[in-house]
Amino acid sequence: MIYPKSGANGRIANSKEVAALAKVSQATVSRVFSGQAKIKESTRLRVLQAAEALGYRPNAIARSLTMNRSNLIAIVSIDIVNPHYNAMINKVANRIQEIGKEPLFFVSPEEKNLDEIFSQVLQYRVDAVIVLSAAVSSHMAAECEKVQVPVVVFNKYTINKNIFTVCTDNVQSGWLAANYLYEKGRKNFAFIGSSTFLGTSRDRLRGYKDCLYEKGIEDCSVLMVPYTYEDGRKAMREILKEKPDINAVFCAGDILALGAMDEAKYEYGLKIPKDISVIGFDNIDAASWAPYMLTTFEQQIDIMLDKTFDYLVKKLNGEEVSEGLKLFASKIVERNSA
Amino acid sequence: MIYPKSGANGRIANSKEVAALAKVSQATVSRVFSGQAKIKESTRLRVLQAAEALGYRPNAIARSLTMNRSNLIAIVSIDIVNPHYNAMINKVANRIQEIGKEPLFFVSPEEKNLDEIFSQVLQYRVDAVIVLSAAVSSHMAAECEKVQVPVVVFNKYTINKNIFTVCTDNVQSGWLAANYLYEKGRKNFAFIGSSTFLGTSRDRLRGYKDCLYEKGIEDCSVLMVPYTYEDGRKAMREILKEKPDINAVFCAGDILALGAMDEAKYEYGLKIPKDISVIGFDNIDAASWAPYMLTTFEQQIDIMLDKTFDYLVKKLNGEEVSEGLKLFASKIVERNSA
DNA sequence: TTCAATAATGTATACGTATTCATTCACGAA
DNA sequence: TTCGTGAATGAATACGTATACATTATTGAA
Repeated sequence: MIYPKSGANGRIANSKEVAALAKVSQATVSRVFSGQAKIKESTRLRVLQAAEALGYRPNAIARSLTMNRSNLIAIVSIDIVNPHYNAMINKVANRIQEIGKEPLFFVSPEEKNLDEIFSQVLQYRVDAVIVLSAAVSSHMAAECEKVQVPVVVFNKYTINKNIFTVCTDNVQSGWLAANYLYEKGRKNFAFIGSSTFLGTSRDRLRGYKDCLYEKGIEDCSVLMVPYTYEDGRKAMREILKEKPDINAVFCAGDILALGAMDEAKYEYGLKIPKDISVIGFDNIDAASWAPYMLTTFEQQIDIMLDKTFDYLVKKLNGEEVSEGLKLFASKIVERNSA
Repeated sequence: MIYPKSGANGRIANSKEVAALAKVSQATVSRVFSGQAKIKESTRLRVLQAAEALGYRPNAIARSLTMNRSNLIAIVSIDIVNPHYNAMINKVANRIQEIGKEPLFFVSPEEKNLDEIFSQVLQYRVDAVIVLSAAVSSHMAAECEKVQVPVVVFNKYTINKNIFTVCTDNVQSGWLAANYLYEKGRKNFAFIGSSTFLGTSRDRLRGYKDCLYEKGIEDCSVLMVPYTYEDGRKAMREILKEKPDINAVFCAGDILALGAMDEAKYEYGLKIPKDISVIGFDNIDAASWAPYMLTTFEQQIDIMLDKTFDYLVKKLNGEEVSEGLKLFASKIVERNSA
């Protein structure tokens, strides 16, 4: 006898149809596929054979409904073109799969309507939410708390004590950058930040200025520009136009730093690091390319991810875990631009 | 009377609870939120108010089950660190959201076990699958066909006539690259391809060689290396070691091209484009940076995405649409490296 | 006012699975 | 043989929604 390869009219066969073919109950089919219960080997084989014949695949949606657990983890991010940032998303997605979940991706054009996005996220009854480089409103935090959905914020300070937040210590990084430049004998400082990652940039600036203040330096040119190579160049142009004697620039992102370097080199004929030092942030691939050899900071992304997923796994298992802000030091990567 | 803010023990309230509070039937609540049926304004408000009070959000999982439509679209990709590629994923995710669906992300470490991934994908009863830069086995194509899940392959030739495939015309691009270099008076050709995107590279190589053959040039150094800057450098090093008179190199990716350029400049002291021409592919941001000004090819990604989503939307609406391979010309972006 | 027609809402069921509880089966000891 | 015991399976139900169908409320025309 020939059986149809799947359920009626192009539908995927369901466990009931498999059960019928294997002459068992639907419950038995379910047990075979969830792999928990004891099943006699002979029936197990019969069921698998029937399933194979019908092209059966368990319906994850239906399973989610009964189990009250979707196995989905939301990645919420703002729409940004930034190689370093994209690489991070990829890593997070990978980790999610490694713990047996599926990443459901939510992109928000801007940080403003993150609440709207969150509302969507919660409709999918995701098991957890990972927010990248964006702030979570306290309202949403409370909402998630209420419905027991763990939230993790990655790379953005959050005031909320109840949210697990993993972040590079930006203030410290800024301090270290200034200190490094100061030790190299620089005296005339500037800072180029990114309006795209404003909060992060501000923190780095704070540390930068703190350090300069400690050294007795009050003066520091500051520019916040969109996160692009061209804007890095423009920023450097403006800085050098205003104060041609600037000889130490910390950029809150490598792309800005590379633009800044090129402007100094190609338009102002400055030698790096002889005439001017530039330090970046993120250690993107291009930072190590021959024309740049940019000294920069590297975030300990992998360690941060370890902590994040340790937390998530424990939380999802109902274990007691501590929330709050976890800061990680960044590491300077010395090359030849400073 | 004070009502609890949500369902029992941290569960999100369901439509039944909202119905009870609003003194209507569950069906009415459903109708209010699906927004299709006519509802008296006064009851609509009462329901919304009750929902608000309970923190109700429709359960997308349950809805998927009854509607037999998950509103999920799978993005299947292989795990690759490549800025151009990551940007593409982002764009695809955005488009998916724009047509009111959610991107569910599946990453495969290698192309080999794509079938396994597909099995997962189908469990989630996704409405469609978008495969990026990876081949779909004919077995899986048949499987999807059978269960009515549209599959779109992006940026990879597929033999299967029944799959909607959108791809840049790589053979033509290779031909154009060779022709461009030939017109510039170059005579000694080389090609650096990527083993990471082997199929794509091979096609570009084919067009490249076809053109050279037409010009009566038989000789062409060919190297296939992993897709990194360092490997681009190494490849150039080997090529110049073997044949120091090579003066035209087409790289099947910008990252390789930038590495190749730097090796020629910094290690061999060659002037670009005076001594040697380099052409890349993808037109990544870095191609336009001052030290490079790389002449390269740009894929018409946005147009390709337009076509892809035109197809998907129509297909999901049950309209008749033609499958098969759709080729798109790439556009040369002239700068100063050739 | 009365009836028809339509709008608004309620009732009942299906979607595909997991799971509790009940039942049957197999097998060895007495 | 009979009984007990644990293993294997079946029957029934819940999960939260959408919707076909049934019912009630409302409106307008005569």
